[in-house]
Amino acid sequence: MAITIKEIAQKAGVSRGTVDRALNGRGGVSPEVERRILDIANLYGYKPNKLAKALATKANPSKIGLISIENIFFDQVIEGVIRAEEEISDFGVTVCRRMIRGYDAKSQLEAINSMVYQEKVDALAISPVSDRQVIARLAELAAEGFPIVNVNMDVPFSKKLAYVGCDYFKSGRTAAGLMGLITGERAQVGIISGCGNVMGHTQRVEGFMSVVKNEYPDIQVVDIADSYDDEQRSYDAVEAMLRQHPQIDALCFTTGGAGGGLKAAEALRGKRLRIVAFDQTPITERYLMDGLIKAIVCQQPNEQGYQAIRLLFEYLMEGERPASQQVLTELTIKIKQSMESESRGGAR
Amino acid sequence: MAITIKEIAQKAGVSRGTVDRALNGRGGVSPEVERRILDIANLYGYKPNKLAKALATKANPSKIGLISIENIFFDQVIEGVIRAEEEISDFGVTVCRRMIRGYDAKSQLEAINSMVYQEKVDALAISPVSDRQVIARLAELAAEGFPIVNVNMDVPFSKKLAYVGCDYFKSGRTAAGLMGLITGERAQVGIISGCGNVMGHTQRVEGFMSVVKNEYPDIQVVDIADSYDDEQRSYDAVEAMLRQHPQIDALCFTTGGAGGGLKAAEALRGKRLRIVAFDQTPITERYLMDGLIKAIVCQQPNEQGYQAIRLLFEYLMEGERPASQQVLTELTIKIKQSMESESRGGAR
DNA sequence: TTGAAAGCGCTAACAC
DNA sequence: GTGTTAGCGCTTTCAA
Repeated sequence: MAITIKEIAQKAGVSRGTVDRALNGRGGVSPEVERRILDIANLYGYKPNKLAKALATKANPSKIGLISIENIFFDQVIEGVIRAEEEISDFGVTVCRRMIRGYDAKSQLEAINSMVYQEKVDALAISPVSDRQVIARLAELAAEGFPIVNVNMDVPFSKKLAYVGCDYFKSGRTAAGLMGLITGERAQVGIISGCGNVMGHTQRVEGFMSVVKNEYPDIQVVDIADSYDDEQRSYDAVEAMLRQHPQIDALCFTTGGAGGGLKAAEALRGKRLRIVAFDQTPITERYLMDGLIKAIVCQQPNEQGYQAIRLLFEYLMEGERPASQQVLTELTIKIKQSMESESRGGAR
Repeated sequence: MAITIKEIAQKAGVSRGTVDRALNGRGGVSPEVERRILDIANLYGYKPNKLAKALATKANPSKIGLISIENIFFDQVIEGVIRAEEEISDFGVTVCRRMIRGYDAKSQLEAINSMVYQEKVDALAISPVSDRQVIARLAELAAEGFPIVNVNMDVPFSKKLAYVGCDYFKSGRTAAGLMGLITGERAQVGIISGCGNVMGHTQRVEGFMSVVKNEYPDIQVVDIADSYDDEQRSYDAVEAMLRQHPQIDALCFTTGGAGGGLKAAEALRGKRLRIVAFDQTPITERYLMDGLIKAIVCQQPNEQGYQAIRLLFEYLMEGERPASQQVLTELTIKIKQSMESESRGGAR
């Protein structure tokens, strides 16, 4: 059993109230006494009891804000957030969610301010776009000590609590590795990229190229097109690419939202193309089961949402910053058979 | 805010103690008063506060027993167990762990009894071998209402709380799917199976065969050998197999512990063989990075350990049985690039 | 600057 | 049968 405030108070020869003040930096404790208390707490590895704390602070419970993007991929992030919500609701901590349509900086700025000033949240989880003003605002808040976690999308500012998401560069490398495996390391590849102002998509392409360049002399990346995460534009991009480069026999889609592009690929070439894609969405899932896509490199959006909220919760409850500012979720690869849902059952 | 015991007591004109007795069916309450209390509780939708409950019962805390196998794979299960332990320690619940060398029924029986009678645990998580006596003992305990969760390995008895582990049949199917992808659906395959009395390994082989049979007319499974999860025997098995069937150009190892077999494969044929294996262990990891193994089908041992303990914890705290008796962890595929640890970093 | 004490919601031991 | 009371570990208010 861990040491309690009461025990520390005894050992230090002071009252519980004083220990509480010292431990939580509420001020009003003489430096000398504070030192003594902190030393004892440290020595015995004091960890506050979350339960007791939650019970005691039930009067003014904490609130976490979440600002995310409105689309099928982020729905999975939200699922994880909700899972975390259920776990922490017992502690009186609530989550206020806000979904934003598209990757719009203005709306994000508005949402941030609304969260802070209207909803008066105590912490923020956000999937920020790479926008100068958004970054500046987040940096400012973080500098004031406001806890912020970036989920799934990352932007640079030093005082953030953490980034929870995947390693996009590595996911690009993984896609290239898969491409090597399924093509016998010989292919003419076309890449269909996602949205320009989403940093992750760019990094995926870079990761992909790094492997092709260094490890697969017989794989050429013939063309790279941008789909702008739009149905029609991705259809057109793929159609144009395949017409212009008839030698292309493999495709890599760096975004899970390019249903149009996949449709074009199927229409023009059918299953002769070897296709690798990213992210499990209803679209990629369908084409994987269908056999058009051979493999998908997935992040774990559900886990990301869950971890982001948990991290903020731990911070609010115990004041503990995560061990690393980069909390990377594992990459997982899916193929048809690993996606199938039916089980033959095991022991009863 | 939900209604509390105190408030119910006021409304019913009785003491908190009486309400507690009535609500928890501890007896010693007159039927008439009990009715009144229950009605009020119902009317106002009383829900007990978990935190307060846990705090109050901290005096006689619960204890969960864990019986697992002593090897590198199960170390990962233990990691997850420890993660869960940390989370539930606030609730005063502890975990008593016991690792057993090998798949020995006798030792498992002893451990079970020791846990129940000496350690007096309130619940048990176990990775049971497929042994008649072990199953009988577990079934007996479960029938008495003792909560039992099977972790990673499953055996049949009806009253278990749950099995937490992967779908072995499906993992076999996934390995076959991978084999199809990396061989262009044309190969002569040898299978090196694991331990006979581990049900999962058998199911993996069956899953593998089911895909080959139905989907890959040009893949033949030439031979199946047993490695008994032993270094030397697996070396010998592979050596014999490759000598006897020179046409074999692909291998599937259904166990992550067969380092000897992999060594033999490398010695005799080098990287010309296309190899698929199961489970991330230091051995499979090394050979994957090395290029001998092309892909690994992983379960999530860490998650399995975590979930098993969480499930028992929830049951002990709230009396809630899991929604399904089969809690299946997702399969993940690893290739060289997705295993690499270095990141090029993203936003700071 | 420090201490004392009253709760948060629940359980359990003991008294009536 | 039922009421009373003392905690569980922490926060917070009010005195000193």
